Amino acid sequence: MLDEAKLALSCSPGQVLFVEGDPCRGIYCIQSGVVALRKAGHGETNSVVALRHSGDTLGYRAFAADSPYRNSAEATTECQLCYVDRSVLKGILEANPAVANHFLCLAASETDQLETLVVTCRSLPVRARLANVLLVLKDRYASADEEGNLRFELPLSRGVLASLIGARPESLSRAINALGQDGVAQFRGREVLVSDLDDLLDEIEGVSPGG
Amino acid sequence: MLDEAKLALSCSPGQVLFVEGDPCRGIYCIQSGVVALRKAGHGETNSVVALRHSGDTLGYRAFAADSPYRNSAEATTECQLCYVDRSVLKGILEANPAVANHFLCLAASETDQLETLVVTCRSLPVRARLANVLLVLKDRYASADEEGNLRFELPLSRGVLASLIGARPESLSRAINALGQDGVAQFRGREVLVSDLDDLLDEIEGVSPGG
DNA sequence: CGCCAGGTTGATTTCGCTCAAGCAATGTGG
DNA sequence: CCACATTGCTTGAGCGAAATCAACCTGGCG
Repeated sequence: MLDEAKLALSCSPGQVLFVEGDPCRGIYCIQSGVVALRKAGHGETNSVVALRHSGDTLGYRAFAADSPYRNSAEATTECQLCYVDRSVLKGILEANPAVANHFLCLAASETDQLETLVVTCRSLPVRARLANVLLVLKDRYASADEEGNLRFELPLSRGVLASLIGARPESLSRAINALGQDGVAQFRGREVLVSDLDDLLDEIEGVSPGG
Repeated sequence: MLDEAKLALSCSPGQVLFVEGDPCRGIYCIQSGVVALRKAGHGETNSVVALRHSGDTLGYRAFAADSPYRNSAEATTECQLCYVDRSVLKGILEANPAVANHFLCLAASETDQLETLVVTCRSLPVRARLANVLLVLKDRYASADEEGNLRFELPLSRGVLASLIGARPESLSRAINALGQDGVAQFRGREVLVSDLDDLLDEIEGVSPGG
């Protein structure tokens, strides 16, 4: 049923899947690539509130609440997606209540991520937030090279990364320098080299109030 | 069924209902009073990430995901609650799938609130965040007095309020002074007087980048 | 009466933002 | 194929909002 209904589509970096406030036409599943979820702040501000990766589902929240999209989705890399229309999904849900439960679990973990985002944003300086995001992205986008270093291939532009950690691009740039100078992480373009994972952890734990 | 299973309980300000990391024994519904949800940051840090009010349900997220509580719940006022045990709730959910859907909607709106929190925290200064929280609390905790002023009775201590808007108590105190001096809002203890609602809106819209 | 927690005030510091310029990579038109 | 514009990123200087540190006030309570 799902196989018949789904619609494959691909999009390129920068492309916008849907915009905050749009009526929810359906949901998207990411086959490959990365999507940034943005939300408008006051005025012109527009902030990345989360990343979605291969295997994730987009827009189910708006679908479930029968509301417009609550944030905008923008591909940060080449993406392969599949789209399931609202009407089709409704049928699927009725036929299979377990899916609703799955959505509930997704929502729970999403909420969790956001709470964590709030708390890290409040309790850590930019530099430590940068270290933190590396730790978060480690499992998906880093692997050990020949010399045992951790080698990242970040699926993000500087601008998106900055917004994700809640900083200006300039501040991010300086934080990158700082981590580089202290030998914690070497950035070159979207590549990052970390020789000791513990250094990243120390960045986070070693902040003034206790540890 | 629910009526038989639920367990009434009351608690006083400062009392902790459950702690982050505790296994989820059941869920709580707030009959009256206010509960602050806290989450640990790095080190000693402990930040309020949301308020829950009369009518809200606590802990359903941990229940649904079958995980430990993801944040701590602390009463900020006298509270009347009712408690539904995990095992009982399971039965209720099986008998009544619509409840799961209700939970899903709750989770969706909770996520929404958190995204908003992130974005306001990033795009507004303390003073504007304070104005903003008043707007949010307006419907529940303010009413018009004889002279047409908006009169708040905040259900929060200064400390909790500060943490909620992501600021130190000292900074909150100064922001309160500032709003008072500019005639936007008069704070006296937990009472707040706002003569013109638009002034609060201006605090938020009137921030530098455009508006 | 002294103690203590919560709140306010003041002085100082600092982190990150703003503004502005420079630079490298990419793309476009002549 | 090269001058030029454009875009994304980095660097520097200066500023400002909020954190920190520390003292002090106030009200509640033993």
